Amino acid sequence: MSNIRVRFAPSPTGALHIGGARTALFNWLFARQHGGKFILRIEDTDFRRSREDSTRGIVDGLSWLGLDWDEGPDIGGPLGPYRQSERGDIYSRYLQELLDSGRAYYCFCTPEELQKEREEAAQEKRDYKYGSRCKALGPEEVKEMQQAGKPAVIRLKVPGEGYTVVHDLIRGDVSFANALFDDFIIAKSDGWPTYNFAVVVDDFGMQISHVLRAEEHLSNTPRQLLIYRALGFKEPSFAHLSMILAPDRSKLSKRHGAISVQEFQSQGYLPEALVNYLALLGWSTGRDVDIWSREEMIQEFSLEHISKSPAVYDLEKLAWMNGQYMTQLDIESLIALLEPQAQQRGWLNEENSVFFRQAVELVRNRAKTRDELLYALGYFFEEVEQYDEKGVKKHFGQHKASTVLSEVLEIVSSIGSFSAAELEEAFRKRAQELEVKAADLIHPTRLALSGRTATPGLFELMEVLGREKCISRLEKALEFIASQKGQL
RNA sequence: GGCCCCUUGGUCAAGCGGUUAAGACACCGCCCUUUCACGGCGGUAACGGGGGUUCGAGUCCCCCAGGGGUCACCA
Repeated sequence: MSNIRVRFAPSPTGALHIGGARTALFNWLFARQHGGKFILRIEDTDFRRSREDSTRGIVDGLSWLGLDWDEGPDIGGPLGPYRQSERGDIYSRYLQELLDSGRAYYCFCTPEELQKEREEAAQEKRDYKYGSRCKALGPEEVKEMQQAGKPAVIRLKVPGEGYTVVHDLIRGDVSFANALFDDFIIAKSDGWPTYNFAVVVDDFGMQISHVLRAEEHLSNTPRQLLIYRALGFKEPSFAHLSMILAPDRSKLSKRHGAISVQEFQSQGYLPEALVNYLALLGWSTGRDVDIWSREEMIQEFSLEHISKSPAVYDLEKLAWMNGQYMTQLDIESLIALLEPQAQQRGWLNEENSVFFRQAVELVRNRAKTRDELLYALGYFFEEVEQYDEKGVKKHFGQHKASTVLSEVLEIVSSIGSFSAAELEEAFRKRAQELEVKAADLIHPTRLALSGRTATPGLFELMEVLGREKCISRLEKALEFIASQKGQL
């Protein structure tokens, strides 16, 4: 295929959510695979709801995901402007053309009148269709009403019979009876076009070859096709992607928790992981692979392998995937990922970067997300304020606990080299002398040093923590046990 | 409600007339191990229902059911 041009055309009325992100991703993959252009267009003709910070959020989100565009509002391009609010003249021209050729007409019916008709129809359980009353208005009448300052919308004349069929690349031919449509509005009374009209004019004007968008637009497509034909525009190819659903199978919304790209970003997910996960939501090759590099995705992307059924997203799998990417990360990048929070918590400063790094190395492979990693790092930087409840019962509860910890304290204070290997040797030797298992020393010590029952290998942990912290924490644990006497 | 789309394990999904119906996440065992992870091995679990077509149907057709989308001077 040549001259592939695709677009992502969000309306800036909210954050970039994962459904939109996936649509953008598929468009991007398609463009990159074919050496085509990926265009960003902002559909901001709803002036009441459009917000500038939403545009910024979307742009930032796409950038963070690494989905770069070739033409767009920020970088321009040969077929701009790329913001609908700046394309008023273009729409007006085509609107006028339709009016002149008699394919569209002014309608002076008020929203209130129409609303009333709709309600009546609903009462009588009839389907409502606009009755085309204003189609019969002669030029004189139109002029009169306009001069009287009556607001008007513009409607397209829709053929009452026949079918409009959408040739969808994913779903095949989908046909709609024209009788279903009324003469729908293509320009609002403020002069701005409605979505369906603006999209057609823009997709044509920007020479879009393939419209890849969410399934919710499928039922809009025949209306758009009608506009293409009225305007004599060449039609692009269409492909409608199935929706991403929340775990309860309903449409994604805020109540489902994290659904915006920004939220994933602020929770410390890796963009590569999100992209990989999103790519596999609705697309798959027959290949038995879950981790895909961008290059591989671009290479193998194919519309034929896009699934028709909606996909329920699964945070667990995203987390797993994030873990896969986190393990692959080099230590510098990992530290960079942690840095903002770590500094904010006072865990990382100019003096302790070596210590910080050692701690990260130690815990890194037991966390799937940044937040888990932060949690795993806690006791390296914060004093132990409380001990895991179950751990206390199990390891501090036994009557030997204080004896054991005293023994450990003795080792820790007297050992020559404070290294993992030496510590382990000393522990095992002492265990043997005491005729207990090494584990009987290890578990209480772990709890004393970290407050937790799950940590990296104890001896490595001790080495990184250092003698001083080990001693003070052991002493603190001994005090704790003493204070709990009788209750344990 | 009308119209449109969809329907393989809990989730993502392979399958495109003949398979013991892949694989991944999750879950459950076992191994490794000082704990937790990682890793390794194994396991539980699916073709929505009913009719056809065919020697043979998850795969093709029809009906039903369920889910989703859409019916604005929103996009």
